[in-house]
Amino acid sequence: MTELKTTENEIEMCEFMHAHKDTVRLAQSQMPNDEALFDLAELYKIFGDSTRIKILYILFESEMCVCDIAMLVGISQSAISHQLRLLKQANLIKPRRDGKTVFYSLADDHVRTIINNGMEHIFEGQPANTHRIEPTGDEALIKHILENT
Amino acid sequence: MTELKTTENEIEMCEFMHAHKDTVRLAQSQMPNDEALFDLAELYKIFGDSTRIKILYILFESEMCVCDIAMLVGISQSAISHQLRLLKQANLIKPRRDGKTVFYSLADDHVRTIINNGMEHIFEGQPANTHRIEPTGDEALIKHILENT
DNA sequence: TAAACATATGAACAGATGCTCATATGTTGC
DNA sequence: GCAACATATGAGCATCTGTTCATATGTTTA
Repeated sequence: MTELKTTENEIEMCEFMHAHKDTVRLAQSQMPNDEALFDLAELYKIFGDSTRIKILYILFESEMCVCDIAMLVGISQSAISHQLRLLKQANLIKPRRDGKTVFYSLADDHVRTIINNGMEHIFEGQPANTHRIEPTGDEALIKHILENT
Repeated sequence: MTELKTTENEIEMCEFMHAHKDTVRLAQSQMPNDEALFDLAELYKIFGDSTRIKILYILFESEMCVCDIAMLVGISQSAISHQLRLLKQANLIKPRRDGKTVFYSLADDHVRTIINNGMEHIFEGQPANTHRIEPTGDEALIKHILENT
């Protein structure tokens, strides 16, 4: 930061402010406090992993038990359980125990809203539903699963 | 994953499916393809850092040059520049050069929508605007900045 | 062209993250 | 109680991430 000058108050800054005073003041006044900013980042960290995104998409349709989620996502029960814990801690999903089985479901509709907004950004300008799967090798897996249920 | 049985097809699964066939089929049919899921996770990774969240909030109000953003966020010009690159690559912000200075602004309104939805989730059930800053030590910094502009 | 300023970028490093493996906890039925 | 099943959790490890530092690139003005 050698280009910035240090004042007697140890505050580094540009040679001159490029923005207008009012803009800086406005930007500051509209800025949430640090705790809110931190919490928001923590929330989005949860969405920033494709395993967790898959889990949430699975729960879009219905509640589902841990074992079935693990199978649908295609990773180990342990890994899914770790991820479910993070999702639960973030208040994105909630558990319901029925005997030995624990069913997870979405905690509220914000999850849907948040994910749908993200998809809109990604598919901006493209025709709708481009992101749905076409028949792939997975179909065979699902067929197998259903036939062995 | 010792509790799961391996079939002749090497597909591991629960002893029995807990969900109904139709539910599994529906969950699968509504699942976006892997590329879309990956891209969505990548998008949210960008929002999953408080430095980048701060940058985006600053740009909510107006375009701003790199140097001013660095000052407002309170970290080095180099760190901000690295982060701006990530935000630009994710199509969340766009640059405009004016002489030596580069001004960044939000690329589209999805950024606002996405961040606002996240905040709603965090402040769910709480009175609105709880997340705005109250007067703090930062005020002195801003005052200093404005007086030296 | 040289000097000064504004921004960008590569290397390096500490800390965070997501998986696996082993094992613990909780529940049911015998 | 005990065996079997379903889920949760702690440790360990490889990989990823965000920052700093040094330096490169781009632009303006003398």
